[in-house]
Amino acid sequence: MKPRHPTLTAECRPISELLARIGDKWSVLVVGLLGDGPLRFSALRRRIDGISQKMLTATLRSLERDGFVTRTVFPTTPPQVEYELTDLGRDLLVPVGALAEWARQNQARVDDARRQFDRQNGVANGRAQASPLSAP
Amino acid sequence: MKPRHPTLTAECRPISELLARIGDKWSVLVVGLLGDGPLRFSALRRRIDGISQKMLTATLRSLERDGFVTRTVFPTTPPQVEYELTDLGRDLLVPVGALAEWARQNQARVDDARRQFDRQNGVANGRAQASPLSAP
DNA sequence: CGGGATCCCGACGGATACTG
DNA sequence: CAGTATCCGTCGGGATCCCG
Repeated sequence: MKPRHPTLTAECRPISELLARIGDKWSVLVVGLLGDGPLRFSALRRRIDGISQKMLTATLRSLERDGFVTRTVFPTTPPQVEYELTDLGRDLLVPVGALAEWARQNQARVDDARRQFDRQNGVANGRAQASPLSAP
Repeated sequence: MKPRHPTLTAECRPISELLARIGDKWSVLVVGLLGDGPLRFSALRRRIDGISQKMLTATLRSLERDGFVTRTVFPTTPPQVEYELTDLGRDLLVPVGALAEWARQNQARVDDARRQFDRQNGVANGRAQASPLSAP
């Protein structure tokens, strides 16, 4: 079994690191929203239903740290803070958008496979029994 | 359960669900390795440095459940189990490969941005201070 | 050899409450 | 408005033992 693509393992480490950065619960959502243009903190908060202000802050800090987002403070009263994608962030949006498109077009296939798997094994819930993986 | 509102989610929810499935620590690595051809359990274990047998099992179960991987048992002694990508899995490899390629070409830009951010703020570690996000 | 069962810990992430 | 600080539950995931 010789790898026909010798660079595959070399390709997988960067992707793992990238997933460690933006593979969390909210980063991609935020980047996707900012893809339409700059938004203020509350605007993001309102658009992302279910996110806590703590996680939104942390997510934005992380994205800013990795150079995907800029943070601009307007010293008005009350203060305004605007977040905007950098060039790097907009670049990232391309492959992420492709993945999103794939997900949109193939989610039915994945769901079908999952239902079939769950039917063949006696699973009460929608979750693999002895598996700590996968999300609801 | 989390009540999702249809605000933004039309475009971004599929990608979030996909990330919830393959965005974990090992799934993409396994899929990437299987892209070269079927592999046995121990072969995967040996190739993925640092993975525990529990997580490899769980990852493979999850991938099998979602229809990305097939599991074939050969009733030999000792038993052999081979894992192979399905058509869906190979399809997934395309956008994931694109993302991996992006990560490979842009990791320097991300690292530079991160170092600059950490220098501007007084950060002792390589980690954002008040942020629970980002990886070691 | 492949993988199930358990124990355990630290990180992720939600819910307030407080500040400038 | 835009955070920061604190408490706390959940769960990903590593280590270990055991079984067909």
